[in-house]
Amino acid sequence: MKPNKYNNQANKEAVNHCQQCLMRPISLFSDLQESDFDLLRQPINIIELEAEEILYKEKQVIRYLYTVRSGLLKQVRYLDDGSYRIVRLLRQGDIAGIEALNNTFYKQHTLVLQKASLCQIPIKNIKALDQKSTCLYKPLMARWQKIQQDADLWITEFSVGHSKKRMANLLIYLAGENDTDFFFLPSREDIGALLAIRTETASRIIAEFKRQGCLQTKGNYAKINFSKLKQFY
Amino acid sequence: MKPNKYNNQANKEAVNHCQQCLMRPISLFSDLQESDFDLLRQPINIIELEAEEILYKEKQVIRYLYTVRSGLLKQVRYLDDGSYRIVRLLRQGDIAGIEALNNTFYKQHTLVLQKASLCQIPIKNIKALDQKSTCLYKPLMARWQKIQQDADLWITEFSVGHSKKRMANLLIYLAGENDTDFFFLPSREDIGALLAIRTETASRIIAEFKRQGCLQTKGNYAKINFSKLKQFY
DNA sequence: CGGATCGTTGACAGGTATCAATGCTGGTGG
DNA sequence: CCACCAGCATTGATACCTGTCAACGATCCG
Repeated sequence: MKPNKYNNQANKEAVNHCQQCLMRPISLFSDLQESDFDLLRQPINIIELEAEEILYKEKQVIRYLYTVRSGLLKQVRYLDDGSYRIVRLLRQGDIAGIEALNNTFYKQHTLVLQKASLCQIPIKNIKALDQKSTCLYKPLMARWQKIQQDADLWITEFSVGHSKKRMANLLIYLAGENDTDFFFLPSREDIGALLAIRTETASRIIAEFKRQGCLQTKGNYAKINFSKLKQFY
Repeated sequence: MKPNKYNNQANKEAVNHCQQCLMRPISLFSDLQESDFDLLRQPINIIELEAEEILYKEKQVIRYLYTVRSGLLKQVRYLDDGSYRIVRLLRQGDIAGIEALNNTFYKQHTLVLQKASLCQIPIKNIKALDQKSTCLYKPLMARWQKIQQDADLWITEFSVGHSKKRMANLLIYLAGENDTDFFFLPSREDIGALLAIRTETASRIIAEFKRQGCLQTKGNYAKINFSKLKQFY
């Protein structure tokens, strides 16, 4: 998958920009020293992907690791019957392809849900850094742990109990900190894949939440009424 | 939680034994150099826990990290309604308390399912090693990745679809590589907590599998008939 | 021999999947 | 500009599955 089509004007300048980047505090490079930046030989591009685009596929050779600057991505696993389950969502600060350091191939399919901007970091850079410096150690460990915690959340909040409760949990998760704003609401099919329910069931619950005034939608975006949602929570 | 009651005859000798330990290739210490072993100042005990015993609780201060030598442990999260869900199983080679390097407190409750033997590694040792050497880096990264992969498995195999299919997946998982041997079969309640179903449902399915000849039980142990189980798989 | 705990089974209610039809919306091409 | 189409969302009817409540059996232990 060559990213020719993407916003590919990366250059030496782009690399240096990492030092001043607004994302840096929440990026993998938070602990880099000035000298470490010299190890970033390959250009680090910023790529923009539209909804539905594939970032990478499972078993594809790992060339890049990505930091999510904005947008929303899903990591999916396909089931025997051809359907799929979303096993993880990636948001600002999350990393796609973190398995790069241990593996040659990506472990999940990763696709864009909501128009996303990502830092595309060549795996060569990461490996060079990793061999010469310990600056990636802490940030990586923190990411891994977040992955574990998110997984626990998934298993307990999105996979157990009545589907209305799961949906309420998901909406609150999607709303994030600012639960008064509109947030991206995935398609019914994706919601089904998130919560392990059918699209029809997802649709029914969304519809009921709207009737009850817990939820307001505008295209692919939604806003929750937190206090009214509590009855299902 | 002081481990006085446990097999606590650890001593300098026990530490040195790590170098020759049969578990070492699959332990965190696989990459240690001879000199690194000098950093293991605190004694490393081997502890034996019976079923139902608590290894540690969530939010407890982290003092030790554990490598599973044998047996089976569960990591659980309690839900609002007082019930619990098992989010992870730990088997030989797995680590309990891997969050030790990033955190002061344990993140999950961890309990013994099947009588277990564990290496109890003082967190001081780990931190000393971690500061002076990079020998823990690779093994830790590999563990984290296994955790992620197991989580994906959990989400896709144990949380989606009909409960018979989930049960079949679980039995195959529990059987491990040697699917012709008897393996530990958790209580119906724990199976319920593994698969997000009620104990009664778990019981019914187990009973049906037995009637169909897919499954044979002997106390807390079971053996599967792989080919007959496939119809549900 | 109780008593406690766990597993099994039954009856029934409620929830979700399934199948099918219809509405809605955004994009395309005439 | 509008008609049409494709894809997604919604809704209904029904069957199936699982949860719930309850009773009973099995096993272990004091």
